[in-house]
Amino acid sequence: MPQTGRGTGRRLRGAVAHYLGTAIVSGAIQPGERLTGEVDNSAALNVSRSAYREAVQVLTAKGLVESRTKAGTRVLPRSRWNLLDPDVLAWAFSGEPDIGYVRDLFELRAIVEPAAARLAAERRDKEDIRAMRDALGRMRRHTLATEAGRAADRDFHDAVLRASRNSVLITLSASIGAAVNWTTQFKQRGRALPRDPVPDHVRVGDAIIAGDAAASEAAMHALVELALQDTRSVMA
Amino acid sequence: MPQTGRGTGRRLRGAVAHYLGTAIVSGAIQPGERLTGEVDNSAALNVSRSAYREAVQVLTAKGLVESRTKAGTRVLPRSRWNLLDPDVLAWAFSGEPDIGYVRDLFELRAIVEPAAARLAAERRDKEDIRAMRDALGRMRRHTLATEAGRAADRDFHDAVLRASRNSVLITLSASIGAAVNWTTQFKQRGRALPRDPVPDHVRVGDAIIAGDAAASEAAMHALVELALQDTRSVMA
DNA sequence: TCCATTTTATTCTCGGACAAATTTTCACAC
DNA sequence: GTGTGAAAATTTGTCCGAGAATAAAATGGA
Repeated sequence: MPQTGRGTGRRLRGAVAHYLGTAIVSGAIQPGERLTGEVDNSAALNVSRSAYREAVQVLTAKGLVESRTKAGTRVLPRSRWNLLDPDVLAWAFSGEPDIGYVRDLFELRAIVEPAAARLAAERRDKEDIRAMRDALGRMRRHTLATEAGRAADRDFHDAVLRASRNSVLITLSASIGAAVNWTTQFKQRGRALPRDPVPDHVRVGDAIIAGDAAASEAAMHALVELALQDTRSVMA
Repeated sequence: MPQTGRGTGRRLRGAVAHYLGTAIVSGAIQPGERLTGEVDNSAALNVSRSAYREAVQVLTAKGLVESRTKAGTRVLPRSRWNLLDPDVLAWAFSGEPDIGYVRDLFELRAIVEPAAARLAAERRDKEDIRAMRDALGRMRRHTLATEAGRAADRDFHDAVLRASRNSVLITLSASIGAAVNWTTQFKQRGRALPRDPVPDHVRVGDAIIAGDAAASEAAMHALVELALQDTRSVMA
């Protein structure tokens, strides 16, 4: 197999899953198409059949393919894909990302994060407040131009979601967080950010800390909306 | 292995994954605990090591466990679990479901579905309207006491989400739909429904068909809120 | 043309062997 | 004692080869 991102620690089967996963989500293998048989394909990738099969199991678990004896393994329609799975997200964004996908993710973010901010304002405790203050402080110091700043950005959003006290929302955070992380990197790749986003974050944090549910929701909504506009202008 | 739901068509490795998955999400194996070694465990379940390993790959793909050489495979903390994965959801609800999990799912539903209804009102086309009318008609005829009626219920919610034209929301629908399906079944198991939910659905459908975004959102919010109250009263 | 039967292609499961990695243990020097 | 480094042991990772199960496709007969 082409040494497709066979990073250290990443096991062989992980590399195969990455290879096949990107091929599928990028559209190189279209829904409905059949993958080459196990024997031939594993030989072509220079891996054992066992490792190849384990990789396919991963894809199956994420809803990308379905295997049936004699019929082979086929790529499932997009509607069956687990679009919120962190790995699927990573595979989709490892190449040129689909603009519709990005739009849909931002739309979900615009729905979920303001609601999460509202819940956070109602349920946050001292520890949550401390985490948010810390993350905001680091964002101010490093700005989003640095990796440390982007990490602080992610930490802030994570802290908000954790304060919402909803395990399912926290799970979503892993997915959305990955997307947000990618889009901010993407924005950096283009030109400089048209506006400093830190004050917007501070407004959200202040509202949650104050326990003002309505203000928290509104501030977070504004933040997501601005981020969407930035991304849209860069991608257009 | 104990013939744990080894249904026809369900492959051996699927049965093992189901067995291990339910053991984990039910709490029989706690986060941080180590699974028995591959050789011993596969022998205990009377399956080959290959089949057992493929099952573990599935769990890994869903974020339930992590394997490292010599360290064994450990159950990850709940925060790493893919709580929105349809299989994880099914495993969680195959036994006695966690009440907190149900609450969190309803909370997410209360956030996402009204927003989806709003989008649907803005974007629905003739085909969407037809599908919603059809589902509502079937709900009226069969009521939620029958399987056909519950299928119509699911179809209605699916139609709304499809009309929202957001692929990520549609993916969520698969997960939330499964949960909704389970909770309605659960409600039936208890006592009779305290109120006929069909008129609430009709109100949502009418608003979306009319293209009234605000009314659609409000009607759907009311519907989810009532469903939550019903479930809460039954579980308490 | 339609239905039953046979063939055949493909995944599924098995068993065993060795490789790789990393934790644990142990010996030894300090 | 304490730390250090080497050795051992344990567990997952990968490979190989064979046969079984399954379902699609071809075949032949009514």
